[in-house]
Amino acid sequence: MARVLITSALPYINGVKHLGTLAGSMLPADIHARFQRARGHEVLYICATDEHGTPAELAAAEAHQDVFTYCEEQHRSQHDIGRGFGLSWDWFGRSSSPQNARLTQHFADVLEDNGLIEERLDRLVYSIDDKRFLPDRYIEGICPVCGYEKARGDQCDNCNSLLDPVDLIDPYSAVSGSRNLEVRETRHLYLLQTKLDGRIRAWVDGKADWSALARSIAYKHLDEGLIDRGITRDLSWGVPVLRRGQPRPGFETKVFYVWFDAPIEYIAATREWADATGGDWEGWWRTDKGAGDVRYVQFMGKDNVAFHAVNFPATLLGSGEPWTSVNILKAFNHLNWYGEKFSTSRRRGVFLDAALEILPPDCWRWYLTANAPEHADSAFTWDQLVSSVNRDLADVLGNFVNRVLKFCEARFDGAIPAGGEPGPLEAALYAEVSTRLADLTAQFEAIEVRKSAQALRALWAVGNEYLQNAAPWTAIKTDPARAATIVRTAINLAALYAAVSAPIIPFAAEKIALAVGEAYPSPWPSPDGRAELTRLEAGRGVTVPDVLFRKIEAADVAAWAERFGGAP
RNA sequence: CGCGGGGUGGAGCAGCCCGGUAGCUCGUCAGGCUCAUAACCUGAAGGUCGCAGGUUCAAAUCCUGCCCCCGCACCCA
Repeated sequence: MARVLITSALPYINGVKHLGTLAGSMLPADIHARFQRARGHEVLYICATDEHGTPAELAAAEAHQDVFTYCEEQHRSQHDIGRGFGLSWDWFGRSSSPQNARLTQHFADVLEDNGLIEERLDRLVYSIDDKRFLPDRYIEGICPVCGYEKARGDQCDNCNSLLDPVDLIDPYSAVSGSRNLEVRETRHLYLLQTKLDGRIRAWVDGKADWSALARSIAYKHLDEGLIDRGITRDLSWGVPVLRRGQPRPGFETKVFYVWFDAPIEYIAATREWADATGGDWEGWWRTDKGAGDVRYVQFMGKDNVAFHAVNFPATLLGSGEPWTSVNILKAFNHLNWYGEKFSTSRRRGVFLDAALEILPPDCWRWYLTANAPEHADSAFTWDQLVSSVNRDLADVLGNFVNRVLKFCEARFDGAIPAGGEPGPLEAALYAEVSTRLADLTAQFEAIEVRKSAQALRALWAVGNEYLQNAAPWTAIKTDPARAATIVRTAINLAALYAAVSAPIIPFAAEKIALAVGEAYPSPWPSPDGRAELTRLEAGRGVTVPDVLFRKIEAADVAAWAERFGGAP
């Protein structure tokens, strides 16, 4: 038994996430966790909300809440939605936890002890009316290059020039519109990543099994040269800046910047889990305390790769302490909405709360797995969703289970029939299932998301082919023993489907398992098709579950396209 | 010449690293079956693999140049 630590990128606290967040990190992480558990491995699957930073403060203000209450409510909401999709986190933590504050302060301390942190003087824009320093993107004004009127302090959306906020003409606060701005001097801590360049590169060199996407993004940043980064901000909402447990002079009104504390929350969330359950967090994270055999897999969108491949490793390596670092970094491309980006502000696309309102979670899980934005950006379309649900789930899998169990109920009183001996058709089926099972297992093992779905579907199709060739409805009239063999075999197949489908469509898998009297979650099947298809004892009662997957109808799509946009 | 990803039958993808009859799902057409959620099974049509050169007995696959689409560029998370 191996030990597998799994994390998926932390969703920001600011509002309900869209399908892309699920498709590109949370769902594949959950599928991998479920698969590895079924394989009998010890799995710890961790996620959390990323709660600090200016956007959280502003969103709270907009909601007329204090930021603490706002985050608490949003965290609860994201937790419930995640559970609604069946995400099987062992812990869903919060980056605002005391555990994270402690660890973040610890890392800052040891990094400074190692000569990797220094104070520098910055000149930043302060909004007198907003009573806050403004991040570059919250300052707008006329672009000094092209004259565009709504250029942001970091970049002009019109001419794409990279800007410095102090160069904007007639700048104003994007928060309040106030033009009452001034440049103030303020001290901040910088993490000297330039000193860690060689160590990080050597570390990335050792990650030959990362995806091309992840490696190329990591090397891009290394090749361009790392820069020292500010790790503190003039905000109140965040981890207080301490030095050896005491307030740091001059930093009483500052906090650590979110990009510094957010990845540390992976560790801190494990500690939250340990504090709540009595688990051993160091056994997962400290190689000197039992974590030497842990295989750590991270899931994220491509926009997050730099932080996981370069910045977070800089924190861990720079500490000089024996922390677990990532073994497999699985990065995803973006899921678009009919070729455009999902947009929270424009409400373009389906968001996760609404998704659960209109379709069961398994339908989304299957669609997003079969069409995962794995090796390229991919676009959501209603068409593909309908095809995935109606053809794959309803017609191929759902209908197979239904026709087998109904036949058993009608002809064999709902009990797995005894009698008959397997013949050539069964022998061929055993071989076919063995092959397909080996392929499926390999794809799951390799975290090939689309190919896992493809292999699973191929295994489902085998059931219908077998039934068509074996034709129990004919055999029942002339040779009941033969019909008994076929039905027995087919029910074994259904049980097998419950086991192998569970990582992707856990809710349906549970219904199937229950219907054929199997435990759920079932252990992953052996590679031996014959053994797997002769496993269930005759006489066991089976039931016919309700329709596993209701089909999506044209009227549904029309209504959804009306509500969410996109071509029906 | 910023970096990266992609361009394969009507749609979505695999194959490319390790050259050798172009594969899968959907859609279309024809046939079969009738146990089942008008589901299932079988077969067929449909592609000069973005463009132009090159290497080779042989290129979707290797090399060179060009065109098009999409992300990212330390802002935000």
